Amino acid sequence: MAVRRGHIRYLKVCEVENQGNDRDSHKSGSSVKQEEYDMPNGYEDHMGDEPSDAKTNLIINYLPQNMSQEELRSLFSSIGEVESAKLIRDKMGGHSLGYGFVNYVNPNDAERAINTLNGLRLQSKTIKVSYARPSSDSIKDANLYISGLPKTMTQKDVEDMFTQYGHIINSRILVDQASGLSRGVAFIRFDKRSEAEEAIKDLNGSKPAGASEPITVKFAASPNQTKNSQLISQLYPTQSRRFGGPVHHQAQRFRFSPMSVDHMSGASGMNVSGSSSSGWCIFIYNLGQDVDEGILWQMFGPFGAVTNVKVIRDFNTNKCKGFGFVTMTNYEEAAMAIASLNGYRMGDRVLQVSFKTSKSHK
DNA sequence: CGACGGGACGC
DNA sequence: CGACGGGACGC
Repeated sequence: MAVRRGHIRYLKVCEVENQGNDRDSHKSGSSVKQEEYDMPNGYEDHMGDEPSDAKTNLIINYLPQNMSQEELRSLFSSIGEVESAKLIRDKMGGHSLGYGFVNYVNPNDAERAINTLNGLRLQSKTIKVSYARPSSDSIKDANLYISGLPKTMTQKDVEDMFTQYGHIINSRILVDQASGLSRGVAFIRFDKRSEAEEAIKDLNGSKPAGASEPITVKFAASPNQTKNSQLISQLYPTQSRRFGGPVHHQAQRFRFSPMSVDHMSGASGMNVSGSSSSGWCIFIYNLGQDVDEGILWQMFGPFGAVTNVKVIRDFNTNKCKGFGFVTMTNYEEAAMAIASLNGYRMGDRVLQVSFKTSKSHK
């Protein structure tokens, strides 16, 4: 068992200082430190109808990647009897998402677990232990992505801007790795999706005090459609071959396309079409609203070097608008992908795949 | 630095 | 029928 009882000795040793300011500390959700352990919003008020686990169920964040559910249970069992322990894993790959739930039998043990295990260092991580909010659809998809922020704005500045719209669970400002300076991008997770929606309505396109450019406020992409997990899905392909590979005989699926094959193998006459210095851009049309980048990787990866994929999404819903782009390095491979995938049936849709045209004009 | 929402009580 | 993006999505 990788998690030893001895870890408990580290309790509270590593409480994290939150960027040097302690004022209003209960609102700074991003750091691991959590100084108030009262119940989540609204709980105190109607103890009669809350779920029975309101005072026993904990959410544990920032768990080490390799920690198993059994280790999670074991660690928290050192406090008291655990009714259940659940490590949340990726749906497809099954790897840990770095958080989980521990439900105690006894509320006193849950409170003690927060007091003693929150801030515990495990390997390179500092775990966060807090009461789990009651499970509900209304708390899902409440994470916002904010860009265009003045680089001078601190985490607290950003929280101050958003706090009037609801209860902020967590926030973060992205910083440049080298310089440590803000990239002008932040995430804010609200308690309720409706709160996030209000913030979008009010703040998207607005200018922070003293700023010259408006900010963008939108729902954050779900983690499985981020660049990072795209790479992971490339490294650990889950269900590729769904689309067949670059087999040699695929005439049966070939559709004639005015821009495919032959006579234009060099990039010479192709300035206006899909070519660019970085490869060949392919336009895919008639995608379903739930497709994500991973699907495009799976579709085009078998045909050769893919350097970029992009699903175009609606600003508000984050649903695919029906089309996307894929950039491939080599013309021959791109042409083969187009020849093979144009007319491909995906569910009840027939995809149209071609080199990207130039800007205007259909 | 570090992915905050599973699963199931169903009918 | 529809139809060609575009800072930055986690230091």
